[in-house]
Amino acid sequence: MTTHDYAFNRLRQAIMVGAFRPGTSVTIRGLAEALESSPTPVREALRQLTSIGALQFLENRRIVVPHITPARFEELISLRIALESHAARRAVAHLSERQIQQIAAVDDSIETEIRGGDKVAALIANQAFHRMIYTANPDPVAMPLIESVWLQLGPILGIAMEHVTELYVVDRHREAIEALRRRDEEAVADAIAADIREGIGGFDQQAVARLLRLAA
Amino acid sequence: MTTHDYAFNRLRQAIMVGAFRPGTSVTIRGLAEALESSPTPVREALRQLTSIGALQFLENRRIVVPHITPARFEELISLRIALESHAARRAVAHLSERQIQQIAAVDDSIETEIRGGDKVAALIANQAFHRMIYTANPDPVAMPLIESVWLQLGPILGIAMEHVTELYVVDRHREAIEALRRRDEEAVADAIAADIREGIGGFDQQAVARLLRLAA
DNA sequence: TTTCAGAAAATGTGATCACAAAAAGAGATT
DNA sequence: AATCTCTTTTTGTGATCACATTTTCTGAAA
Repeated sequence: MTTHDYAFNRLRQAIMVGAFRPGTSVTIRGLAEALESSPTPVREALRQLTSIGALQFLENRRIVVPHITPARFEELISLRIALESHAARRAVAHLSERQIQQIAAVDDSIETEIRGGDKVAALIANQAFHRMIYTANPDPVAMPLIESVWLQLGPILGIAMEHVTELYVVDRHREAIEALRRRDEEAVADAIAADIREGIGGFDQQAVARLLRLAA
Repeated sequence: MTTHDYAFNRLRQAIMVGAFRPGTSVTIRGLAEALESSPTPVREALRQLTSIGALQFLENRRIVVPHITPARFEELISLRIALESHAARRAVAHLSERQIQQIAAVDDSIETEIRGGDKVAALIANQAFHRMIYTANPDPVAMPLIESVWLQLGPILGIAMEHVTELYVVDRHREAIEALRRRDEEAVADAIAADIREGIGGFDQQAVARLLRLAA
């Protein structure tokens, strides 16, 4: 693995799980030092991250984690619903019984992580649940786009996690798995849409605005 | 504008209008020479283009324009439909009468370009038509994703254009504009979906397979 | 205390170079 | 003619440096 790949994956993962707050600025040399490398591969990684909306190069050449407004948040959630219900529908026909079994196992692991109280681990497991469904499609062209949206939601997700004391399960995963077993494409799509809407999407504009104020 | 930006935009535009064929390999030094710059900014541009699916870094570190299979083509078209009908629906409420007028003007310019026989210009005008609708949304978070799909379709689009002798209009733009004027979100979404499906999406799998054979 | 000008430091940019890996070519062998 | 091996060339990678811009710091003036 190249230095560039390492830097890209490290940063990407950090942003995805909310380790950076909106508005945070990063420097090439700072990250290069932190990752014990040099500006060249780090700058490439940062440039790639801007391409997928995870970071932003401002006019004055500062590099920042994008700000999120309530309106933008709502756009991102509705985009998640459009993209992921589409990807789920497209994956149904390709899923084997064995794969559905594995997906159910990952769903169980989410509850385990929640009981363990590890928010980041629960989040990663939840993403794995969704990813396993969508990537059953042999041509998962939607997956990179979905991950781009996840990355853009990452920073506010980090803020939300800071202010959640009690973790509890609010998902439609069981419903989705049942629909997968029945090969019911519309039911799968509906379950995924509801899962997103009632999960992080369940934060209404006021709640998001409150979170963003707390972060500022 | 930085050297990197110039390289990125040049390459991006070239791929978007089908100037590169699937499987074409590019070299950093080659492009650096062609663009009269050096490897560093070119490599950054190429890395960004891989992030959005326009290029691919292979295992052996070769950089190529991705191959397209009939199945992948079909996935990309259905993704276009899902993304763009969503974006169009979300834009309707934000469009002013004046903007709709401008969109209609761009639609006229498409026909002008087609009569002039300039395929690339017609293609660019067509993209402008779609872009103007989607970016009416003040938070056009879907637009970068849509352009990513356009980029991935670019290479096969270039092949298709090589084998089209006669240009003719097959679009639902008029229908979409009328629906915009009526503020009918569903009708707009349907018109856009039909426009994509009957346009480039109208190539069936056999036609695509034929095109790809011709390109090989 | 606030404001402003100049100096110093920090930062992004891009060209260059050394290195390693991969590809291409040349020549011998079967 | 085909295959293999060794050499040469090409190519991606990453560290470094010089430069220009931006930001931050410092101190004087209002």
